Amino acid sequence: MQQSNQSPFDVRNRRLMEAKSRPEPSTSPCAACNVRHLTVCDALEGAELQQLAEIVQNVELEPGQPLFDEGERADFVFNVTAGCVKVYKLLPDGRRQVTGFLFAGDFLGLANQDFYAFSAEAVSPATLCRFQRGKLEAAMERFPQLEKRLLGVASHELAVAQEQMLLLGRKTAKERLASFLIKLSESAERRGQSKNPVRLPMTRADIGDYLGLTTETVSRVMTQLKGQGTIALMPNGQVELSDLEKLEDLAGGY
Amino acid sequence: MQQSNQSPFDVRNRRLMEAKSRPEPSTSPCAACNVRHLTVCDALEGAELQQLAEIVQNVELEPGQPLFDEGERADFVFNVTAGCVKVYKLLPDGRRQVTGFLFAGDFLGLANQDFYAFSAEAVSPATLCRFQRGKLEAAMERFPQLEKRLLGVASHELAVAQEQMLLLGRKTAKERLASFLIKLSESAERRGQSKNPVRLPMTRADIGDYLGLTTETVSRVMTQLKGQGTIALMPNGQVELSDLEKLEDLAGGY
DNA sequence: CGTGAAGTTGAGTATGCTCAACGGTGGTGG
DNA sequence: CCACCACCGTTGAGCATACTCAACTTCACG
Repeated sequence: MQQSNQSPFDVRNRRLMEAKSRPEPSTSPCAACNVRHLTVCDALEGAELQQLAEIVQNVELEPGQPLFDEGERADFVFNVTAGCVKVYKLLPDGRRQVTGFLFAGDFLGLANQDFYAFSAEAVSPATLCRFQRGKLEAAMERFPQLEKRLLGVASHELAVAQEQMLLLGRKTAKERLASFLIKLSESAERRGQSKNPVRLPMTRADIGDYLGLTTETVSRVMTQLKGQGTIALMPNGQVELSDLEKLEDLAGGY
Repeated sequence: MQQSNQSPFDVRNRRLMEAKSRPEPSTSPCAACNVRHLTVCDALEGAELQQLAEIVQNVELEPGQPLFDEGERADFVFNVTAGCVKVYKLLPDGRRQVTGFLFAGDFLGLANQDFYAFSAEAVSPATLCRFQRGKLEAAMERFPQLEKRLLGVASHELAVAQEQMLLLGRKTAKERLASFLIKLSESAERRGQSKNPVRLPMTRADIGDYLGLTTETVSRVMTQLKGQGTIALMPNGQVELSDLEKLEDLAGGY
Protein backbone atom coordinates (compact mmCIF):
# COMPACT_ATOMS: atom_id res chain seq x y z
CA MET A 1 0.00 0.00 0.00
CA GLN A 2 1.36 3.37 -0.92
CA GLN A 3 1.42 6.00 1.74
CA SER A 4 0.10 9.47 1.25
CA ASN A 5 2.54 12.33 1.17
CA GLN A 6 1.06 13.81 4.24
CA SER A 7 2.75 14.53 7.53
CA PRO A 8 0.76 13.50 10.60
CA PHE A 9 0.64 16.99 11.99
CA ASP A 10 -0.76 18.64 9.06
CA VAL A 11 -1.12 22.18 7.93
CA ARG A 12 -4.84 21.70 8.25
CA ASN A 13 -4.35 22.12 12.00
CA ARG A 14 -3.13 25.57 11.24
CA ARG A 15 -6.50 26.70 9.89
CA LEU A 16 -6.30 30.25 11.02
CA MET A 17 -10.04 30.75 11.48
CA GLU A 18 -12.38 31.90 8.78
CA ALA A 19 -10.77 33.03 5.60
CA LYS A 20 -10.63 36.77 5.45
CA SER A 21 -13.42 38.19 3.33
CA ARG A 22 -14.70 41.64 2.61
CA PRO A 23 -17.33 43.11 0.29
CA GLU A 24 -16.15 44.63 -2.93
CA PRO A 25 -16.38 48.39 -3.43
CA SER A 26 -19.41 49.47 -5.44
CA THR A 27 -17.59 50.56 -8.58
CA SER A 28 -17.63 47.42 -10.68
CA PRO A 29 -14.37 45.68 -9.86
CA CYS A 30 -15.33 42.81 -12.15
CA ALA A 31 -15.14 45.17 -15.11
CA ALA A 32 -11.61 46.00 -14.05
CA CYS A 33 -10.65 42.38 -13.29
CA ASN A 34 -7.43 41.62 -15.05
CA VAL A 35 -7.97 37.87 -15.21
CA ARG A 36 -11.57 38.04 -16.39
CA HIS A 37 -10.65 36.92 -19.88
CA LEU A 38 -9.59 33.62 -18.32
CA THR A 39 -12.77 33.04 -16.33
CA VAL A 40 -16.45 32.21 -16.63
CA CYS A 41 -17.11 35.87 -15.87
CA ASP A 42 -15.95 36.66 -19.36
CA ALA A 43 -19.42 35.53 -20.51
CA LEU A 44 -20.78 38.82 -19.16
CA GLU A 45 -20.20 42.47 -20.00
CA GLY A 46 -21.05 46.00 -18.98
CA ALA A 47 -24.07 46.23 -16.71
CA GLU A 48 -24.09 42.49 -16.22
CA LEU A 49 -20.63 42.66 -14.74
CA GLN A 50 -21.89 45.33 -12.40
CA GLN A 51 -24.55 42.95 -11.16
CA LEU A 52 -22.00 40.20 -10.77
CA ALA A 53 -19.76 42.48 -8.77
CA GLU A 54 -22.58 42.99 -6.32
CA ILE A 55 -22.68 39.36 -5.30
CA VAL A 56 -18.96 38.66 -5.20
CA GLN A 57 -16.67 38.67 -2.21
CA ASN A 58 -12.93 38.54 -2.07
CA VAL A 59 -11.04 35.79 -0.28
CA GLU A 60 -7.36 35.69 0.52
CA LEU A 61 -5.52 32.56 1.58
CA GLU A 62 -2.09 31.89 3.01
CA PRO A 63 -0.17 28.80 1.86
CA GLY A 64 -1.60 25.73 3.55
CA GLN A 65 -4.82 27.43 4.53
CA PRO A 66 -7.92 25.40 3.69
CA LEU A 67 -10.70 26.91 1.62
CA PHE A 68 -13.18 24.16 2.47
CA ASP A 69 -13.16 20.49 3.35
CA GLU A 70 -14.81 17.53 1.71
CA GLY A 71 -18.22 16.97 3.22
CA GLU A 72 -18.85 20.58 4.19
CA ARG A 73 -22.02 22.25 2.97
CA ALA A 74 -21.30 23.57 -0.50
CA ASP A 75 -22.55 27.10 0.09
CA PHE A 76 -20.04 28.86 -2.12
CA VAL A 77 -18.37 28.62 -5.46
CA PHE A 78 -15.11 30.34 -6.29
CA ASN A 79 -12.95 31.76 -8.97
CA VAL A 80 -9.22 31.76 -8.43
CA THR A 81 -7.84 35.20 -9.27
CA ALA A 82 -4.22 34.72 -8.20
CA GLY A 83 -1.94 32.08 -6.74
CA CYS A 84 -2.40 28.34 -6.68
CA VAL A 85 -5.01 26.16 -4.97
CA LYS A 86 -5.03 22.37 -4.79
CA VAL A 87 -8.14 20.22 -4.57
CA TYR A 88 -7.89 16.71 -3.16
CA LYS A 89 -9.66 13.73 -1.67
CA LEU A 90 -8.56 11.68 1.30
CA LEU A 91 -8.96 8.05 2.28
CA PRO A 92 -9.74 7.34 5.93
CA ASP A 93 -6.15 6.27 6.61
CA GLY A 94 -4.76 9.50 5.22
CA ARG A 95 -3.80 8.53 1.71
CA ARG A 96 -4.39 11.52 -0.47
CA GLN A 97 -5.17 12.10 -4.11
CA VAL A 98 -4.77 15.62 -5.42
CA THR A 99 -7.26 15.88 -8.26
CA GLY A 100 -6.15 19.24 -9.52
CA PHE A 101 -4.10 22.39 -9.15
CA LEU A 102 -6.03 25.56 -9.84
CA PHE A 103 -4.61 28.87 -10.99
CA ALA A 104 -5.86 32.33 -11.87
CA GLY A 105 -9.01 32.03 -13.95
CA ASP A 106 -9.96 28.56 -12.77
CA PHE A 107 -13.43 27.92 -11.46
CA LEU A 108 -13.92 25.90 -8.30
CA GLY A 109 -16.77 24.40 -6.39
CA LEU A 110 -19.11 22.84 -8.92
CA ALA A 111 -21.08 20.39 -6.83
CA ASN A 112 -24.13 18.56 -7.84
CA GLN A 113 -24.90 17.63 -4.26
CA ASP A 114 -25.23 19.85 -1.25
CA PHE A 115 -21.77 18.96 -0.06
CA TYR A 116 -18.32 19.44 -1.46
CA ALA A 117 -16.97 16.20 -2.86
CA PHE A 118 -13.38 17.27 -2.21
CA SER A 119 -11.25 19.57 -0.12
CA ALA A 120 -9.48 22.69 -1.32
CA GLU A 121 -6.43 24.36 0.12
CA ALA A 122 -4.04 27.10 -0.89
CA VAL A 123 -0.66 26.00 -2.22
CA SER A 124 0.79 29.48 -2.56
CA PRO A 125 -0.67 32.78 -1.37
CA ALA A 126 -3.92 32.94 -3.29
CA THR A 127 -6.88 35.23 -3.87
CA LEU A 128 -10.31 34.12 -4.96
CA CYS A 129 -13.71 35.52 -5.78
CA ARG A 130 -16.43 33.91 -3.73
CA PHE A 131 -20.07 33.61 -4.80
CA GLN A 132 -22.92 32.42 -2.69
CA ARG A 133 -24.23 29.43 -4.60
CA GLY A 134 -27.84 30.59 -4.53
CA LYS A 135 -26.96 34.04 -5.80
CA LEU A 136 -24.90 32.66 -8.63
CA GLU A 137 -27.75 30.37 -9.60
CA ALA A 138 -30.05 33.37 -9.65
CA ALA A 139 -27.54 35.16 -11.86
CA MET A 140 -27.52 32.14 -14.18
CA GLU A 141 -31.30 32.49 -14.57
CA ARG A 142 -30.86 36.06 -15.66
CA PHE A 143 -27.80 35.43 -17.79
CA PRO A 144 -28.14 32.12 -19.60
CA GLN A 145 -24.80 32.63 -21.27
CA LEU A 146 -23.26 32.29 -17.82
CA GLU A 147 -24.80 28.87 -17.39
CA LYS A 148 -23.67 27.90 -20.86
CA ARG A 149 -20.17 28.96 -20.01
CA LEU A 150 -20.28 26.94 -16.84
CA LEU A 151 -21.36 23.89 -18.79
CA GLY A 152 -18.41 24.47 -21.06
CA VAL A 153 -16.11 24.66 -18.07
CA ALA A 154 -17.55 21.45 -16.65
CA SER A 155 -17.13 19.65 -19.98
CA HIS A 156 -13.56 20.80 -20.20
CA GLU A 157 -12.86 19.67 -16.64
CA LEU A 158 -14.29 16.31 -17.54
CA ALA A 159 -11.94 15.91 -20.48
CA VAL A 160 -9.02 16.90 -18.26
CA ALA A 161 -10.11 14.40 -15.64
CA GLN A 162 -10.20 11.62 -18.21
CA GLU A 163 -6.72 12.42 -19.31
CA GLN A 164 -5.60 12.31 -15.70
CA MET A 165 -7.21 8.88 -15.33
CA LEU A 166 -5.19 7.73 -18.31
CA LEU A 167 -2.09 9.06 -16.63
CA LEU A 168 -2.85 7.46 -13.26
CA GLY A 169 -3.97 4.15 -14.65
CA ARG A 170 -1.52 3.54 -17.45
CA LYS A 171 1.55 5.76 -17.43
CA THR A 172 4.96 5.11 -15.87
CA ALA A 173 6.46 7.45 -13.31
CA LYS A 174 8.66 9.12 -15.90
CA GLU A 175 5.77 9.59 -18.29
CA ARG A 176 3.68 11.08 -15.51
CA LEU A 177 6.31 13.62 -14.59
CA ALA A 178 6.90 14.56 -18.20
CA SER A 179 3.16 15.02 -18.81
CA PHE A 180 2.87 17.07 -15.66
CA LEU A 181 5.67 19.44 -16.53
CA ILE A 182 4.35 20.00 -20.04
CA LYS A 183 0.80 20.67 -18.87
CA LEU A 184 1.99 23.04 -16.21
CA SER A 185 4.08 24.90 -18.72
CA GLU A 186 1.15 25.20 -21.14
CA SER A 187 -1.12 26.34 -18.36
CA ALA A 188 1.36 29.02 -17.31
CA GLU A 189 1.57 30.24 -20.89
CA ARG A 190 -2.21 30.57 -21.11
CA ARG A 191 -2.12 32.80 -18.07
CA GLY A 192 0.63 34.88 -19.60
CA GLN A 193 3.30 33.57 -17.26
CA SER A 194 6.66 32.12 -18.06
CA LYS A 195 6.27 28.92 -20.02
CA ASN A 196 9.93 28.06 -19.79
CA PRO A 197 11.33 27.95 -17.23
CA VAL A 198 8.10 26.99 -15.53
CA ARG A 199 7.47 27.60 -11.85
CA LEU A 200 6.31 24.76 -9.57
CA PRO A 201 4.61 26.40 -6.61
CA MET A 202 3.70 23.05 -5.04
CA THR A 203 5.89 20.65 -3.04
CA ARG A 204 7.13 17.28 -4.20
CA ALA A 205 4.59 15.74 -1.87
CA ASP A 206 1.77 17.59 -3.64
CA ILE A 207 3.11 16.54 -7.02
CA GLY A 208 3.33 12.96 -5.83
CA ASP A 209 -0.22 13.03 -4.53
CA TYR A 210 -1.33 14.44 -7.87
CA LEU A 211 0.52 11.87 -9.96
CA GLY A 212 -0.13 8.84 -7.77
CA LEU A 213 3.53 8.60 -6.72
CA THR A 214 5.58 9.11 -3.58
CA THR A 215 7.73 12.18 -2.96
CA GLU A 216 10.79 10.01 -3.25
CA THR A 217 9.82 8.78 -6.68
CA VAL A 218 9.04 12.30 -7.86
CA SER A 219 12.43 13.42 -6.62
CA ARG A 220 14.24 10.49 -8.20
CA VAL A 221 12.59 10.94 -11.57
CA MET A 222 13.35 14.65 -11.49
CA THR A 223 16.99 13.79 -10.85
CA GLN A 224 16.88 11.29 -13.69
CA LEU A 225 15.41 13.83 -16.13
CA LYS A 226 18.00 16.32 -15.00
CA GLY A 227 20.76 13.75 -15.49
CA GLN A 228 19.78 13.11 -19.09
CA GLY A 229 19.61 16.84 -19.80
CA THR A 230 15.87 16.96 -20.39
CA ILE A 231 15.21 19.47 -17.63
CA ALA A 232 17.24 21.68 -15.33
CA LEU A 233 16.31 22.53 -11.76
CA MET A 234 16.60 26.19 -10.92
CA PRO A 235 16.16 28.27 -7.78
CA ASN A 236 12.65 29.11 -6.50
CA GLY A 237 11.15 25.89 -7.72
CA GLN A 238 11.64 26.83 -11.32
CA VAL A 239 12.26 24.11 -13.86
CA GLU A 240 13.78 24.69 -17.23
CA LEU A 241 12.42 22.38 -19.90
CA SER A 242 15.70 22.10 -21.74
CA ASP A 243 14.59 19.50 -24.25
CA LEU A 244 10.90 19.95 -24.80
CA GLU A 245 10.78 17.49 -27.66
CA LYS A 246 12.33 14.78 -25.56
CA LEU A 247 9.92 15.59 -22.77
CA GLU A 248 6.96 15.31 -25.11
CA ASP A 249 8.19 11.94 -26.30
CA LEU A 250 8.45 10.79 -22.72
CA ALA A 251 4.96 12.06 -21.95
CA GLY A 252 3.68 9.36 -24.26
CA GLY A 253 1.57 11.26 -26.72
CA TYR A 254 -0.06 13.68 -24.34
CA MET B 1 5.44 -0.57 -18.08
CA GLN B 2 2.07 -2.16 -17.87
CA GLN B 3 0.53 -3.44 -21.03
CA SER B 4 -2.98 -2.69 -22.07
CA ASN B 5 -5.50 -5.46 -22.06
CA GLN B 6 -5.96 -5.25 -25.75
CA SER B 7 -5.48 -7.91 -28.36
CA PRO B 8 -3.60 -6.79 -31.46
CA PHE B 9 -6.41 -7.72 -33.79
CA ASP B 10 -9.06 -5.84 -32.13
CA VAL B 11 -12.81 -5.80 -32.28
CA ARG B 12 -12.52 -2.34 -33.73
CA ASN B 13 -11.65 -4.02 -37.01
CA ARG B 14 -15.13 -5.46 -36.91
CA ARG B 15 -16.77 -2.06 -37.21
CA LEU B 16 -19.69 -3.10 -39.31
CA MET B 17 -20.09 0.21 -41.08
CA GLU B 18 -22.31 2.96 -39.83
CA ALA B 19 -24.31 2.12 -36.77
CA LYS B 20 -27.86 1.32 -37.76
CA SER B 21 -30.13 4.29 -37.26
CA ARG B 22 -33.70 5.08 -38.12
CA PRO B 23 -36.04 7.97 -37.38
CA GLU B 24 -38.53 7.51 -34.58
CA PRO B 25 -42.25 7.23 -35.37
CA SER B 26 -44.10 10.48 -34.90
CA THR B 27 -46.09 9.47 -31.83
CA SER B 28 -43.86 10.71 -29.02
CA PRO B 29 -41.74 7.70 -28.10
CA CYS B 30 -39.91 9.81 -25.53
CA ALA B 31 -43.12 10.12 -23.55
CA ALA B 32 -43.27 6.34 -23.50
CA CYS B 33 -39.57 5.86 -22.77
CA ASN B 34 -39.24 3.50 -19.86
CA VAL B 35 -35.81 4.73 -18.77
CA ARG B 36 -36.64 8.42 -19.03
CA HIS B 37 -36.71 8.84 -15.26
CA LEU B 38 -33.00 7.95 -15.29
CA THR B 39 -32.01 10.44 -17.97
CA VAL B 40 -31.59 14.11 -18.72
CA CYS B 41 -34.80 13.85 -20.75
CA ASP B 42 -36.66 13.68 -17.47
CA ALA B 43 -36.24 17.47 -17.30
CA LEU B 44 -38.95 17.76 -19.98
CA GLU B 45 -42.60 16.83 -20.14
CA GLY B 46 -45.61 16.66 -22.43
CA ALA B 47 -45.28 18.80 -25.54
CA GLU B 48 -41.59 19.33 -24.84
CA LEU B 49 -41.00 15.61 -25.03
CA GLN B 50 -42.79 15.61 -28.35
CA GLN B 51 -40.30 18.15 -29.63
CA LEU B 52 -37.43 16.13 -28.27
CA ALA B 53 -38.73 13.01 -29.96
CA GLU B 54 -38.54 14.83 -33.26
CA ILE B 55 -34.81 15.26 -33.10
CA VAL B 56 -33.86 11.88 -31.68
CA GLN B 57 -32.66 8.83 -33.55
CA ASN B 58 -32.25 5.30 -32.34
CA VAL B 59 -28.92 3.49 -32.47
CA GLU B 60 -28.29 -0.19 -31.88
CA LEU B 61 -24.86 -1.66 -31.25
CA GLU B 62 -23.49 -5.17 -31.12
CA PRO B 63 -20.87 -6.07 -28.52
CA GLY B 64 -17.50 -4.67 -29.55
CA GLN B 65 -18.99 -2.27 -32.06
CA PRO B 66 -17.60 1.27 -31.79
CA LEU B 67 -19.93 4.21 -31.36
CA PHE B 68 -17.24 6.76 -32.14
CA ASP B 69 -13.49 7.15 -31.80
CA GLU B 70 -11.40 9.72 -30.01
CA GLY B 71 -10.59 12.56 -32.37
CA GLU B 72 -13.69 12.20 -34.56
CA ARG B 73 -15.89 15.24 -35.06
CA ALA B 74 -18.27 15.37 -32.13
CA ASP B 75 -21.46 15.74 -34.14
CA PHE B 76 -23.70 13.72 -31.84
CA VAL B 77 -24.52 13.22 -28.23
CA PHE B 78 -26.17 10.09 -26.88
CA ASN B 79 -28.28 8.63 -24.17
CA VAL B 80 -27.84 4.96 -23.39
CA THR B 81 -31.24 3.29 -23.20
CA ALA B 82 -30.18 -0.32 -22.77
CA GLY B 83 -27.04 -2.43 -22.48
CA CYS B 84 -23.54 -1.34 -21.56
CA VAL B 85 -21.10 0.99 -23.32
CA LYS B 86 -17.50 1.65 -22.35
CA VAL B 87 -15.62 4.87 -22.95
CA TYR B 88 -11.83 4.86 -23.06
CA LYS B 89 -8.67 6.61 -24.09
CA LEU B 90 -5.63 5.04 -25.73
CA LEU B 91 -1.94 5.78 -25.64
CA PRO B 92 -0.05 5.56 -28.93
CA ASP B 93 1.43 2.17 -27.98
CA GLY B 94 -1.98 0.70 -27.25
CA ARG B 95 -2.21 1.05 -23.50
CA ARG B 96 -5.80 1.72 -22.68
CA GLN B 97 -7.67 3.44 -19.90
CA VAL B 98 -11.38 2.81 -19.65
CA THR B 99 -12.78 5.95 -18.06
CA GLY B 100 -16.29 4.68 -17.58
CA PHE B 101 -18.94 2.06 -18.16
CA LEU B 102 -22.30 3.52 -19.16
CA PHE B 103 -25.69 1.93 -18.65
CA ALA B 104 -29.33 2.75 -19.34
CA GLY B 105 -29.99 6.37 -18.47
CA ASP B 106 -26.40 7.54 -18.81
CA PHE B 107 -25.59 10.52 -20.98
CA LEU B 108 -22.65 10.40 -23.34
CA GLY B 109 -20.79 12.77 -25.56
CA LEU B 110 -20.33 15.99 -23.65
CA ALA B 111 -17.48 17.63 -25.44
CA ASN B 112 -16.30 21.13 -25.07
CA GLN B 113 -14.25 20.93 -28.21
CA ASP B 114 -15.31 19.95 -31.68
CA PHE B 115 -13.84 16.51 -31.29
CA TYR B 116 -14.53 13.62 -29.00
CA ALA B 117 -11.91 13.36 -26.30
CA PHE B 118 -12.42 9.60 -25.96
CA SER B 119 -13.69 6.56 -27.80
CA ALA B 120 -16.91 4.72 -27.05
CA GLU B 121 -17.76 1.11 -27.80
CA ALA B 122 -20.51 -1.32 -26.90
CA VAL B 123 -19.69 -3.88 -24.22
CA SER B 124 -22.96 -5.77 -24.48
CA PRO B 125 -25.74 -5.34 -27.04
CA ALA B 126 -26.79 -1.75 -26.48
CA THR B 127 -29.35 0.76 -27.68
CA LEU B 128 -28.93 4.52 -27.54
CA CYS B 129 -30.76 7.69 -28.41
CA ARG B 130 -28.74 9.92 -30.68
CA PHE B 131 -29.07 13.69 -30.90
CA GLN B 132 -27.42 15.96 -33.39
CA ARG B 133 -25.39 18.29 -31.26
CA GLY B 134 -26.71 21.43 -32.92
CA LYS B 135 -30.29 20.37 -32.52
CA LEU B 136 -29.84 19.55 -28.89
CA GLU B 137 -28.22 22.92 -28.32
CA ALA B 138 -31.21 24.56 -29.97
CA ALA B 139 -33.48 22.55 -27.68
CA MET B 140 -31.46 23.77 -24.71
CA GLU B 141 -32.16 27.36 -25.77
CA ARG B 142 -35.86 26.64 -25.73
CA PHE B 143 -35.80 24.55 -22.57
CA PRO B 144 -33.34 26.00 -20.08
CA GLN B 145 -34.17 23.26 -17.58
CA LEU B 146 -32.55 20.86 -20.03
CA GLU B 147 -29.32 22.80 -19.91
CA LYS B 148 -29.52 22.96 -16.15
CA ARG B 149 -29.99 19.23 -16.01
CA LEU B 150 -27.01 18.74 -18.25
CA LEU B 151 -24.90 20.90 -15.98
CA GLY B 152 -26.02 18.69 -13.11
CA VAL B 153 -25.00 15.60 -15.05
CA ALA B 154 -21.61 17.10 -15.83
CA SER B 155 -21.04 18.04 -12.18
CA HIS B 156 -21.94 14.56 -11.10
CA GLU B 157 -19.62 13.04 -13.68
CA LEU B 158 -16.89 15.26 -12.37
CA ALA B 159 -17.36 14.01 -8.83
CA VAL B 160 -17.32 10.42 -10.09
CA ALA B 161 -14.15 11.10 -12.05
CA GLN B 162 -12.44 12.47 -8.96
CA GLU B 163 -13.32 9.40 -7.01
CA GLN B 164 -11.90 7.28 -9.80
CA MET B 165 -8.68 9.30 -9.66
CA LEU B 166 -8.47 8.52 -5.96
CA LEU B 167 -8.91 4.87 -6.79
CA LEU B 168 -6.32 4.86 -9.57
CA GLY B 169 -3.77 6.92 -7.72
CA ARG B 170 -4.00 5.60 -4.20
CA LYS B 171 -5.86 2.31 -3.83
CA THR B 172 -4.46 -1.23 -3.84
CA ALA B 173 -5.67 -3.84 -6.30
CA LYS B 174 -7.96 -5.42 -3.74
CA GLU B 175 -9.44 -2.07 -2.76
CA ARG B 176 -10.00 -1.23 -6.41
CA LEU B 177 -11.88 -4.43 -7.08
CA ALA B 178 -13.98 -4.06 -3.95
CA SER B 179 -14.88 -0.47 -4.84
CA PHE B 180 -15.73 -1.52 -8.36
CA LEU B 181 -18.06 -4.31 -7.33
CA ILE B 182 -19.88 -2.12 -4.84
CA LYS B 183 -20.35 0.73 -7.31
CA LEU B 184 -21.57 -1.62 -9.99
CA SER B 185 -24.03 -3.15 -7.58
CA GLU B 186 -25.35 0.25 -6.54
CA SER B 187 -25.61 1.35 -10.13
CA ALA B 188 -27.59 -1.77 -11.02
CA GLU B 189 -29.94 -1.12 -8.14
CA ARG B 190 -30.58 2.42 -9.34
CA ARG B 191 -31.64 1.03 -12.68
CA GLY B 192 -33.92 -1.47 -11.00
CA GLN B 193 -31.69 -4.42 -11.78
CA SER B 194 -30.36 -7.08 -9.49
CA LYS B 195 -28.09 -5.53 -6.91
CA ASN B 196 -26.93 -8.89 -5.60
CA PRO B 197 -25.85 -10.95 -7.36
CA VAL B 198 -24.58 -8.25 -9.70
CA ARG B 199 -23.93 -8.90 -13.36
CA LEU B 200 -20.55 -7.97 -14.91
CA PRO B 201 -21.20 -7.56 -18.62
CA MET B 202 -17.60 -6.60 -19.32
CA THR B 203 -14.50 -8.78 -19.62
CA ARG B 204 -11.67 -9.01 -17.12
CA ALA B 205 -9.59 -7.05 -19.61
CA ASP B 206 -12.13 -4.22 -19.58
CA ILE B 207 -12.23 -4.26 -15.80
CA GLY B 208 -8.45 -4.17 -15.69
CA ASP B 209 -8.32 -1.25 -18.09
CA TYR B 210 -10.86 0.53 -15.93
CA LEU B 211 -9.05 -0.10 -12.67
CA GLY B 212 -5.51 0.41 -13.94
CA LEU B 213 -4.64 -3.28 -13.52
CA THR B 214 -3.88 -6.25 -15.75
CA THR B 215 -6.41 -9.00 -16.48
CA GLU B 216 -4.27 -11.40 -14.50
CA THR B 217 -4.35 -9.22 -11.43
CA VAL B 218 -8.10 -8.77 -11.72
CA SER B 219 -8.49 -12.51 -11.97
CA ARG B 220 -6.17 -13.21 -9.06
CA VAL B 221 -7.86 -10.73 -6.77
CA MET B 222 -11.26 -12.14 -7.71
CA THR B 223 -9.99 -15.58 -6.75
CA GLN B 224 -8.64 -14.17 -3.52
CA LEU B 225 -11.96 -12.52 -2.63
CA LYS B 226 -13.72 -15.74 -3.50
CA GLY B 227 -11.30 -17.71 -1.33
CA GLN B 228 -12.01 -15.58 1.71
CA GLY B 229 -15.74 -15.89 1.14
CA THR B 230 -16.33 -12.23 0.35
CA ILE B 231 -17.76 -12.90 -3.08
CA ALA B 232 -18.88 -15.90 -5.10
CA LEU B 233 -18.53 -16.25 -8.86
CA MET B 234 -21.65 -17.47 -10.61
CA PRO B 235 -22.51 -18.37 -14.17
CA ASN B 236 -23.09 -15.67 -16.81
CA GLY B 237 -20.64 -13.27 -15.26
CA GLN B 238 -22.74 -12.82 -12.18
CA VAL B 239 -21.03 -12.13 -8.87
CA GLU B 240 -22.63 -12.65 -5.52
CA LEU B 241 -21.48 -10.14 -2.92
CA SER B 242 -21.62 -12.61 -0.05
CA ASP B 243 -20.14 -10.33 2.58
CA LEU B 244 -21.02 -6.79 1.65
CA GLU B 245 -19.73 -5.36 4.90
CA LYS B 246 -16.33 -6.95 4.39
CA LEU B 247 -16.31 -5.70 0.85
CA GLU B 248 -17.07 -2.17 1.97
CA ASP B 249 -14.24 -2.33 4.48
CA LEU B 250 -11.90 -3.46 1.73
CA ALA B 251 -13.06 -0.67 -0.55
CA GLY B 252 -11.40 1.73 1.87
CA GLY B 253 -14.15 4.17 2.71
CA TYR B 254 -15.68 4.53 -0.70
C1' DC C 1 -18.05 -31.75 -30.44
C1' DG C 2 -14.48 -28.32 -32.13
C1' DT C 3 -12.75 -23.82 -31.98
C1' DG C 4 -11.43 -19.41 -30.29
C1' DA C 5 -11.94 -16.16 -26.83
C1' DA C 6 -11.99 -15.47 -21.97
C1' DG C 7 -10.46 -16.66 -17.57
C1' DT C 8 -7.26 -18.78 -14.26
C1' DT C 9 -2.96 -20.05 -12.30
C1' DG C 10 2.15 -20.24 -11.83
C1' DA C 11 7.02 -18.58 -11.82
C1' DG C 12 9.97 -14.95 -12.09
C1' DT C 13 10.78 -10.00 -12.28
C1' DA C 14 10.65 -4.92 -12.34
C1' DT C 15 8.86 -0.75 -11.00
C1' DG C 16 7.90 2.04 -7.55
C1' DC C 17 7.25 1.87 -2.36
C1' DT C 18 9.13 1.82 2.52
C1' DC C 19 12.20 3.11 5.79
C1' DA C 20 16.09 5.68 6.81
C1' DA C 21 19.67 9.07 6.70
C1' DC C 22 21.36 13.45 5.34
C1' DG C 23 21.79 18.31 3.31
C1' DG C 24 19.79 22.69 2.46
C1' DT C 25 16.89 26.62 3.67
C1' DG C 26 14.03 29.85 5.77
C1' DG C 27 11.94 31.41 9.85
C1' DT C 28 12.08 32.16 14.85
C1' DG C 29 13.69 33.22 19.16
C1' DG C 30 17.38 33.46 22.50
C1' DC D 1 23.31 37.94 15.09
C1' DC D 2 23.51 33.44 15.31
C1' DA D 3 21.70 28.89 16.69
C1' DC D 4 18.15 26.00 16.26
C1' DC D 5 14.39 23.73 14.25
C1' DA D 6 11.01 22.33 11.08
C1' DC D 7 10.18 21.42 6.52
C1' DC D 8 11.57 20.25 2.09
C1' DG D 9 14.21 17.78 -1.09
C1' DT D 10 17.53 14.17 -2.21
C1' DT D 11 19.71 9.75 -2.04
C1' DG D 12 20.38 4.82 -0.68
C1' DA D 13 19.18 -0.09 0.46
C1' DG D 14 15.87 -3.45 0.60
C1' DC D 15 11.35 -5.02 -0.41
C1' DA D 16 6.47 -5.79 -1.98
C1' DT D 17 2.96 -5.30 -5.07
C1' DA D 18 1.51 -5.87 -9.31
C1' DC D 19 3.42 -6.89 -14.00
C1' DT D 20 5.25 -10.12 -17.75
C1' DC D 21 5.33 -14.24 -19.96
C1' DA D 22 3.53 -18.67 -20.33
C1' DA D 23 0.67 -22.69 -19.89
C1' DC D 24 -3.56 -24.49 -19.10
C1' DT D 25 -8.73 -24.62 -18.22
C1' DT D 26 -13.34 -23.11 -18.92
C1' DC D 27 -16.91 -21.37 -21.52
C1' DA D 28 -19.80 -19.74 -25.31
C1' DC D 29 -21.06 -20.56 -29.80
C1' DG D 30 -21.29 -22.59 -34.19
